Amino acid sequence: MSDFSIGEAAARTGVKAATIRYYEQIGLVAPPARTEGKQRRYGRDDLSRLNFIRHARALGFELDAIRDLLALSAEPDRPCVDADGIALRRLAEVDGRIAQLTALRAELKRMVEGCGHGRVGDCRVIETLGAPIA
Amino acid sequence: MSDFSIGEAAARTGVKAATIRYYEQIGLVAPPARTEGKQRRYGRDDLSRLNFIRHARALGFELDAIRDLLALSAEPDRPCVDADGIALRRLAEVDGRIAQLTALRAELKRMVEGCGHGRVGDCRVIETLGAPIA
DNA sequence: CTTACAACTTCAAGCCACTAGAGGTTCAAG
DNA sequence: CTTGAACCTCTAGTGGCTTGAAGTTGTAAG
Repeated sequence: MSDFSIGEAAARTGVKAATIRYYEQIGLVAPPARTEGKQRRYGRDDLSRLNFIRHARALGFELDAIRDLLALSAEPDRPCVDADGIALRRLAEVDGRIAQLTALRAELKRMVEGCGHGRVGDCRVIETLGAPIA
Repeated sequence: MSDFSIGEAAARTGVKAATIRYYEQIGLVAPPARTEGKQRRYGRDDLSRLNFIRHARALGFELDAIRDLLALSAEPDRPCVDADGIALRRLAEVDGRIAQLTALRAELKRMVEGCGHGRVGDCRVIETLGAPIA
């Protein structure tokens, strides 16, 4: 009844085998059952958990935040303020990062467009980098 | 004539003393002159180089790219296609990252807004993360 | 049943770009 | 001359994995 090798688990969740072992090592996922020959065998619940982790990682949550989210998801009757808070903090981070990157983008664009494709001596790219930061 | 301790260099360039030592260790900046007591002393050229590095780091260039840019800036007569190329690649990276973060942001926002602030069992945040990735 | 070989196992080290800390030395002001 | 801030070197730690070595297990074909 649905037990998967680490390779199958990797294929089904998109989390690489080596990464799954790493998650086990740091205690983010529980050690799974083993065969007689000591190979790992995963069940459906393990796959769900890995899928949750992968999804959260894709959204940029740190492993510690994911640990908290997983703990919360195990207590369905608690108010979801905490989960909400974690997500809100992440949203704020993402907003900040986008703003920062947008500013960088503008400066990079100015640099690149100012480049007349001539000699390095006249290059706006090099020149801009050499200038003190505003 | 204008030689600075590592602390002064740090203050004037915005690169921390420990980071300057690290840059020296990995060969990104040359070992500076030393006092009799073996303390580092930096000249104006060293400060320029550090300033260049700091500016480039602020724009998100990797140290290897900065190494290349520094090498290019030392040859003013070469065509600046190479410098241009490095900057263009970085611009493309930034564009990609912004796009990715914008998509993440949308999903995070949907998650957070869908949260009725009730119990974890009904929480959109937890639920969304548990769902398979689209 | 044997063989081949892909997939598994553990453990250690490497990646990036720093940062922090321990324990000792030098510089500059008073 | 004394004080103490700033310097020195060296090692180890950060996050989130990835890679590699060297050995073991699982499984399908013959």
